Amino acid sequence: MRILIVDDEPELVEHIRQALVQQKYTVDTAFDGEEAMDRIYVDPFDLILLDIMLPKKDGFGVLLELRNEKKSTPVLMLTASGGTEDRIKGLDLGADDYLAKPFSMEELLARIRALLRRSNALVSPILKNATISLDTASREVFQESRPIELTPKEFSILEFLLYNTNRAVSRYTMAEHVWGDEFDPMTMSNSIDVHIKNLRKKISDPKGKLIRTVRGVGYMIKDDSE
Amino acid sequence: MRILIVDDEPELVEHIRQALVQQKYTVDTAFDGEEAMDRIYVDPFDLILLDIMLPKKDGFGVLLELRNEKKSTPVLMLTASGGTEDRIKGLDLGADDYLAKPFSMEELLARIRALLRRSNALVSPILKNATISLDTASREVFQESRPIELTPKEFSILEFLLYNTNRAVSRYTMAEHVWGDEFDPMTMSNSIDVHIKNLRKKISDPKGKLIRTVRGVGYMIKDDSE
DNA sequence: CCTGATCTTCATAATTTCTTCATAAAATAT
DNA sequence: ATATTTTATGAAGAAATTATGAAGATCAGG
Repeated sequence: MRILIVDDEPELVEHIRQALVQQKYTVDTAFDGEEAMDRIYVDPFDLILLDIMLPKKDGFGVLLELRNEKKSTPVLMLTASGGTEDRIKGLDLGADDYLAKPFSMEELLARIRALLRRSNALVSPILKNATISLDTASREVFQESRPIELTPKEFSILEFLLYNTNRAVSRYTMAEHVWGDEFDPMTMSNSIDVHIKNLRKKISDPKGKLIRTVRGVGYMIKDDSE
Repeated sequence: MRILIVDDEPELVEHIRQALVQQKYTVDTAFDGEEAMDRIYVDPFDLILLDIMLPKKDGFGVLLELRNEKKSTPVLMLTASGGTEDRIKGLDLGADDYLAKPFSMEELLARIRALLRRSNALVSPILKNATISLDTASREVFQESRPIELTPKEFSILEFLLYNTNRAVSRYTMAEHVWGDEFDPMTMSNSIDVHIKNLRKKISDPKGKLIRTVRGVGYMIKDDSE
């Protein structure tokens, strides 16, 4: 799950980022409205935290442009307290929820969960396949009753593949969602392939029956394992 | 949407029933494992809420029998809190998610929505012809339900031809779309023809009835296979 | 600042796919 | 009918893609 934080207060941003990273979200940040739009055009996000008062282009402007582009990414607006008008204006422009500063991190996390749930994101923590079940909440993976120990990257990759069951997922898309920010299509060598190799080893899938190779594209997990 | 609640606590069942009915789901109930199985054999459900501890036959038993019957109805297990083992056992037996008691109705509804959404398997564009269907998401091709293994180029060519059903497609146009960048009209020899030949072989189309040759132009797939 | 775990890079192997080319077959024109 | 053009085909070498082991880099926790 990839979240974009748009706010011009570095401390707050850092604070939020830490909390989100701890929850295993992939986090990107932007300090002003223009930077935010740049980000949004380039990368796919599952949720956007948007401050109203921003340099260059304010939150309303961002929201307006976003919705004009027909992007339906859920947006949670952050604003200085008071301002009922701001709130209404934001919701009118297509924000999905509103949170007044200062807010507790717990409150923020709850809202985020709610929004992600409401959108087509994962609600239910269990992703399954014939032989594997993956609990996104506890970050546990089981294969026929045996717990499988995965590293963070391996887990995220498996999660993404399971989430996209029956769809061939390109390495590029995978990287975007798993690596987020620090993913540079040019720089990255065959790291994904190596993780896939290690995953296959851990779940004893030597011939790639579970995690299939889709030549010319990437990888895929199918509903039926054979 | 028809949901079966299997639980032996009348109050809880009633509580859930009301919430579900309010959401416009059709609800049936069963108080023990045997009654549950009777119900399942007779009627089709879209989802089953299954308590683990039940009279006569427990939730695991129901689950086991259900899956042995090859029924893939999504099952949301309800468990007494704690019990990691129960949880794992349930998931192994084919439950799709679990929820520990006590739970909030909101949480339950969210999980139900998620499971129903997931079971309705996201539809992706499928290109079809009388005998061939091509799934662009999984990049699979079937001919009368037989899977056909295609290489990337073959897949792209077939995809393009199907996409342009009833139109004759020139080799040049095909090349532009399938090869994209690295397409150089000068350099390329009869590579396309060779791929077509191989395609015809794989889909057993020796006389080019499916993939027709349009002399002087290129190739074409027609709606009707005759 | 170490230490162990994790991640990335790199070189090379294994595999699959693509293109080329020579020739045959078929369709069309003369 | 024969020549000419276009398409079909088999096979082989070239090219591209993926798999893998191991070494080095990076990160997190003590």
